[in-house]
Amino acid sequence: MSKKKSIPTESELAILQIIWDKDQATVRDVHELLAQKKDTGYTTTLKTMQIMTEKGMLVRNTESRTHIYKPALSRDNVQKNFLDKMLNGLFRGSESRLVMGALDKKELSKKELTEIKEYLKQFEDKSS
Amino acid sequence: MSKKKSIPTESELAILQIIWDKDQATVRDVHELLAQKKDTGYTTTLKTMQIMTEKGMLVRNTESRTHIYKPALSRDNVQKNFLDKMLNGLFRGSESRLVMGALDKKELSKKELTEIKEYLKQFEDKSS
DNA sequence: CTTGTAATACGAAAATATTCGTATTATATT
DNA sequence: AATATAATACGAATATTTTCGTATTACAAG
Repeated sequence: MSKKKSIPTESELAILQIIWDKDQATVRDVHELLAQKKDTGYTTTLKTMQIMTEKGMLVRNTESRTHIYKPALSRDNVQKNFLDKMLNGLFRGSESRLVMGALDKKELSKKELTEIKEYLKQFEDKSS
Repeated sequence: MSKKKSIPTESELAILQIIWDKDQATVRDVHELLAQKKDTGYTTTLKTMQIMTEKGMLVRNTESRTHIYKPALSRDNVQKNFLDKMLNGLFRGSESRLVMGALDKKELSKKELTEIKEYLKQFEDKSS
């Protein structure tokens, strides 16, 4: 069993975001969206996506000339990996500290506040 | 006014952690702790700390032969920068999503649970 | 003072990530 | 069929991070 750690780099993440949003995408799809935010060349995007495929972050269908890429990792999965890294690194297993830091970032909407409180309930029984 | 973004790399972060814990440290201090977790050479640690000093992440007192390094950034500051990056990247401004992800990571102790709930109270008044 | 030890400085190699130019190929258009 | 267009493949140039060897220097012990 190989333990895939799958930690996308900065630009890999940018690409993943786009493909996650669209479910699947061609290089051109990705590039056009990417180019709106960042000045970059088409072949750069292509190459990065090829490398991501080698790394197993993306899968592609090469049947037609224009390849179609899909994510091989769920957004959820990558989010969890990042949190894991943060909690084993910067925040040293202090979930509450990270949570508080995140909450500090901006004023929460009533909706978000309610969501979080609802979510907390499920832990109340579990903790001894 | 220069906007210091201060995003430490992986190994820079490892070093910062150690110095934060000790408040200040020599290269040898850092290296000995670092070497427990990671197989690395003394001059590697030294060089990294020198670069960090150039980047303004550390400050050092060079009066005595053995230089003494201190953090130029608070742990809090760096934590906030990281959260910022995560919220503008992977989690796309969804604080609650990040919070829930963090909570999922493990079973919270009663203590942490209480801390978080206490912390949430301060937002209840604010949200309209 | 001489020698050994431990520190910093310096530079460059190695590893990784990013960018892009050029070649090749498939497809559509005329 | 010939040409233009648009896609992938490939390899190399850049940039950044990480690592470490070697030189130099300060200091302590003898």
